Amino acid sequence: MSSKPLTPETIREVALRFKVLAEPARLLVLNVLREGPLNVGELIEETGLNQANLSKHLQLLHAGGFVSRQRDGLYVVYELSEASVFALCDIMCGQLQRQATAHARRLRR
Amino acid sequence: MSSKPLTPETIREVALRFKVLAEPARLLVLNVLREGPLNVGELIEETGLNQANLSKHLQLLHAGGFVSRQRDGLYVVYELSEASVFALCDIMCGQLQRQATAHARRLRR
DNA sequence: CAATTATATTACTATATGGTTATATAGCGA
DNA sequence: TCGCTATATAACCATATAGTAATATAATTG
Repeated sequence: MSSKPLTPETIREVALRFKVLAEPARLLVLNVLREGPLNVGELIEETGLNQANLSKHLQLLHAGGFVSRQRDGLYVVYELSEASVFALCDIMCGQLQRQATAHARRLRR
Repeated sequence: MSSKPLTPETIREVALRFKVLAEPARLLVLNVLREGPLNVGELIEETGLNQANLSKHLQLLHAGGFVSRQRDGLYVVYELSEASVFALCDIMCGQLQRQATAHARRLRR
């Protein structure tokens, strides 16, 4: 379905969105948030990223609309706002798998 | 479905694949190839990219398994090998649209 | 208000990468 | 073999960005 015309402007925006996902640290954050909302301190524990670095990644994820944020007293709680990210990752993993098996098949010959 | 464990290694590989798509020039190439296979000269015309630059992008797309390549005499013909890229783009565009409408709604209030 | 805690931001460094020009390689025909 | 054309690669520069340490801001409590 869909397949909009893909103007240069749209292409640029889509590329920007892919860029947000093109970083292991950010994928890790999204993956951790899959279990449920977490505040920054909890995210530091779960991801092992340091505070400043994590904060920067969170700003990017938030700017891209991938997570939403809500202050709760001293804490800021982040939550997935785009479950569709995991559809994307699943497709990517599917590609990886197909290529891996294709590669294996190639070797087997 | 699926939702494999997402090891750090998998996360890194998925990020790498997203990185290939995180570039307007490469999305443009893929979009042009959607119409059918083209050789490099034709891709230069269609995309407006210069020869060396396009060639580098093509190497990345090929390394990522997004396109396949076949020599035909003097020419090298590139072809989409992963139609699933457009499922990805469609999801991204869907996100863009949802965010745009959400933004519009927010303004309207 | 002062002290404390949680988060965001700034400033900086190091690295990666896109674009360009020049050069190299590959395949074709004479 | 020698040109000629198509494509790939190398070398370079400029820019973007991830990581880090230090600092700033925000909210809470006393």
